[in-house]
Amino acid sequence: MVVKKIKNRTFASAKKQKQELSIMSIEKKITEAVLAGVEKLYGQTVPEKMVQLQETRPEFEGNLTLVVFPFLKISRKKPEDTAQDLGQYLVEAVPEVVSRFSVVKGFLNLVVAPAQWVAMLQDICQQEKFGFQPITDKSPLVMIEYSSPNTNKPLHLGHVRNNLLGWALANVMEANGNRVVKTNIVNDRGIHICKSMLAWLKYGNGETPETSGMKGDHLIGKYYVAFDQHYRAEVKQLAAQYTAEGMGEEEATEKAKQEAPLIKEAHDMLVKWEQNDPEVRALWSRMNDWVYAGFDETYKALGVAFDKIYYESNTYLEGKDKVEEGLQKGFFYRRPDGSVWADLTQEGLDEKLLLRSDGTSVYMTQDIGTAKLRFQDFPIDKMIYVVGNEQNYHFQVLSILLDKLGFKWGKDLVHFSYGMVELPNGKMKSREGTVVDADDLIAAMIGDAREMSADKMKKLDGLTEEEAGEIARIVGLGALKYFILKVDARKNMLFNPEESIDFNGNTGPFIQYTYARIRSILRKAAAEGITVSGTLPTDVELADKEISLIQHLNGFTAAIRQAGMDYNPSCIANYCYELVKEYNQFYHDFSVLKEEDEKKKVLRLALSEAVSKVIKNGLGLLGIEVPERM
RNA sequence: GGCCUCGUAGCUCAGUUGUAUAGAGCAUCAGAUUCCGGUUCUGAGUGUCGCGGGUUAGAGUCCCGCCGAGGUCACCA
Repeated sequence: MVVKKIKNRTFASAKKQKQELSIMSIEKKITEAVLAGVEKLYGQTVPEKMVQLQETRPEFEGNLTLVVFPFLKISRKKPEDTAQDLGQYLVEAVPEVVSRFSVVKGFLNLVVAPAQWVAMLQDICQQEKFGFQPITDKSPLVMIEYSSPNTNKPLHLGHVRNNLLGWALANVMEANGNRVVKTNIVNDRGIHICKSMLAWLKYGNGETPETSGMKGDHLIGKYYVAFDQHYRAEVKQLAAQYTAEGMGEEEATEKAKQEAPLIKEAHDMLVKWEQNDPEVRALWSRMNDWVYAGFDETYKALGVAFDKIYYESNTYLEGKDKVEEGLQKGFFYRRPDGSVWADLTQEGLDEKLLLRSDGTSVYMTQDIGTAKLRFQDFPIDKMIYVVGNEQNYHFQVLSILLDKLGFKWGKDLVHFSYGMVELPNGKMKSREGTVVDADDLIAAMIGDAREMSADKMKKLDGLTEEEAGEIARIVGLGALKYFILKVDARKNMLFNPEESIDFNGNTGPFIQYTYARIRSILRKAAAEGITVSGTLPTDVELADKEISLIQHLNGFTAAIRQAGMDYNPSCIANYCYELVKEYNQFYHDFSVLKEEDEKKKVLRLALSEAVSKVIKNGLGLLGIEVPERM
């Protein structure tokens, strides 16, 4: 049941609110009438939940369908007769809403009066942000953490999914009337950074992004790989030595992994880092800055941004205080070796380490510290972590710990858990060189878009090289983003690098194309001096296709709400696709500019404009731009 | 082994809080439009919705069991 919220609509004038009330919602009016009808016909009041209205299937006449099965126990009649009773009642009680009805088995199909649809369209046209809930100072404050990269390698396809989902989810939450703070926690400390640093010192010969011409993040990634190669060679050699001395193979490898000089050096470096050794710290800052410059480029290309960035090098110490506090209060306990643990067996989970025996932090400690800082900085009502589903357990534990430590949003924190991106032969593995690099992927998509539309672009008069490039960027990224966002976030998804992403069918460019085509029509209409401002004519006969288009437009509100409730941006993608398909059918069957009846023409222009607006806003929620021409 | 997630057409995926004959795209074939714009539209065919029970007037959807895939259960992050 869809009920439009009209309270607190700050941007609507009083007059507009009244207008909205009058067309409030066709479904709402029918629901009320049905409730009254049931009471009058069968002498019983029923809960509103029982009134189940759905869109009528295209093969039947009508716009809305009432499911009558729930009323049978009250009416004590056959489904057909009950539907007949109710239909008759509705036509007599609210003729301005329901003009006709028909009965198919237990389904009452209702034909809504055309004037209702025109009023609805008018309403949609008047609201710049139709379907969006307003935001006020009192709106809940939602913080969304996403991206969260390590600073030892460039971003890959998995990060792309994370970033796109995080950005889209933030937009969806905003559209649902929340104040949103987008945040990023950068994992800038730890053994993995030291590995890159060490390898650069040993094999780098002072190479920099400037001297190498590489993006900073890629340069660091190169040395991370170099470390790994040298380290594995050492392990292999050392293990062979141990086995020659009579040790078992497995044991030898394990020992070699611990004893290899490189890993020992890396550990030494980490200790120095923790001790604030000036040299190590200086190198660390320098190399991290290279990485950040690289990340910024990728983020910019993806069109994502953050309001506040946290660094684990700042937060990991904060967590220790919180753990000590929990220890004082008896939530945690210390083992004889000095390590600190949380006993979660009451909650059906295991015991969890919070501080090592040497007093240093682990992952969980850092997340607690980050939470502390965040709560100091913002009065958060809800916290959403966009992190892959491999960390489900971690967040289950984190939620319990934060709750125990007194974070009011800890218990209800949302782990927006998304699935992995798989390749045709399984997961991405850096060791096998199957990692799909984010920058490469973006460049390839834009290149494809440019190639695919090269000959078509020529048809667009007066398009400069720069404009053509901008269109290719929008379309290429649109294809990539839509491809990823249209699938349910929590499912694993498949990406085949061999096959380029489609530009036809259920794709971003298909939707963008429809938008561009509508804009073209509107430009031509404007050139002819036709505008759609003012009141729409109500005495026009609407075709079925036009009605179902208006009905689809109206569904945008519900799609946004659904996406927000389920934390599921793919709702929006699917909605946009359905809307566009509906419009294309309309476009195929009816002409806008060549329509001779002026009233119909104006109405169709208004309809087209409304569709273009909803496409733009809908794709906008997904972070997808639309071109005026393509 | 414990816990979590997923299983829908050849492939990639939809399927709102249960409801009519389970849908799109890609690919294949046939047609329409050639115009407001050439990424458009229409039609054709494939389904044990993993399997088996249960609840219900009604189950792809909810419950239980099994099978299969993935994840996780580190003094890694």
